[in-house]
Amino acid sequence: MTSPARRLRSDALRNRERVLAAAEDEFAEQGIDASVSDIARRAGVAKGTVFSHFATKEELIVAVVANHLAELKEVAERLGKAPDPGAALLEFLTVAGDRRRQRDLTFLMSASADDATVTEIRNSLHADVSALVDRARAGGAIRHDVTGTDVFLLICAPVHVVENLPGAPADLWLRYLAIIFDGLRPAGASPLPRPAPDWT
Amino acid sequence: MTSPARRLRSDALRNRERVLAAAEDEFAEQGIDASVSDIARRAGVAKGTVFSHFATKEELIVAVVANHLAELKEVAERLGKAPDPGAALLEFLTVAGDRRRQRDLTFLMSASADDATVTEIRNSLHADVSALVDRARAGGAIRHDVTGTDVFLLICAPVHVVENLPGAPADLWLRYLAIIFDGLRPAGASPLPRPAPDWT
DNA sequence: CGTTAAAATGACCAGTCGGTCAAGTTAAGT
DNA sequence: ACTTAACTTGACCGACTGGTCATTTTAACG
Repeated sequence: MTSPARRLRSDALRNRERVLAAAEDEFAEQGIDASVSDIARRAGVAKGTVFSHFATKEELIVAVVANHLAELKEVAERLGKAPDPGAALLEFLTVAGDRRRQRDLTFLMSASADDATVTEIRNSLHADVSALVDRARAGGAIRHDVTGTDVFLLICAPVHVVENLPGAPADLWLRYLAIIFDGLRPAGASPLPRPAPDWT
Repeated sequence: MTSPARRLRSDALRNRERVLAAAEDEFAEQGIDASVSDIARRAGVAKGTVFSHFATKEELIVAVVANHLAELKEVAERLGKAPDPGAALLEFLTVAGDRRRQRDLTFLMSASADDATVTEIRNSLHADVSALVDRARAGGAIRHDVTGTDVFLLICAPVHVVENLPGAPADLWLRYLAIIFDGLRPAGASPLPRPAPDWT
């Protein structure tokens, strides 16, 4: 959870976390247009309380996104020490995809893309993912012309593919992760038509 | 363009098409929350005129989406007669991706997913894509365990991947189309963990 | 021309939004 | 128990939304 900047009174701290949790749920269900009033009701507080913790809706979004990215970063760090680098990368993509499936917050990410806090955590996660990719490449698990940035960009793709197919089983996205991961493997790789993008 | 239901007066027909074009641009730029007032201003008409052609905003969205899908269907039909089936499938994905890159209307698709007109055109496009995929599979260009529905779902993935990377060159998405298409090829294919979804 | 039905207009409506703030409530230190 | 600063509350504000409709404009036809 994001750290409250100063020492908070006990009720304030409790409400702050309730609001954050409610916001995460509400944004995931209603999209970026979820209203602050609804978030407040869900958290069991008045609207004014929400604005006393987060000055603007934008600030609330930033806090939710920062939480989300920080959780992913923990996973990436843990897997950086796993024995099989290829399996570690695939597991990271599996965990990240599953989080994304449970709560789609990508629209929040683009909404808060310019925020300094979010940028910092995102860069840090990017570095961890790049480390996973470098190890996997060195281990021969993925093709040599694929970079950490490539994989970072591809994280959400498998879930996105399945997002607008209402009747689908919850884990159908694993099928598309497998297809895309096959595209990352060395076997049968064809030359890529464009160079990998730099990060920042 | 979508056909006007009855015979329209000349100014009405002209304004109808202006509104449709303005709506497509405005939605692509502002997202689904683009206001009808803005669309009207962009089309050079009053707000009431928009609502005289499309009773609700929803109806306007449906018309834009239907246009978009119909254009894609023309491309798929044309490529159904191309000599090299593997190249034809790749070209369809290239054209579809490029359209998607120019105007992102996917959020409109999900907004109008339940509409009968949209459903009909979408099913029809799905059939054409499936035909392309079947020919490509028969020609050995793609793996045997990938279906038309798989490819239909994957259409927007390459562009989506790149969407939140602001500084990127416009055609970077071709890199991810190549990676994903490599995942569709027979060489180095690993077994897929989930069965392909049916298309209701 | 003149006539008329079709179409365009924009002020207007009710509802919702993000955000404010004076007044009331409460946790914490003594 | 008393005090006080921290915190919560919800009525309120201006801006904006999708949608309506009485009025005015205009294309089409004789």
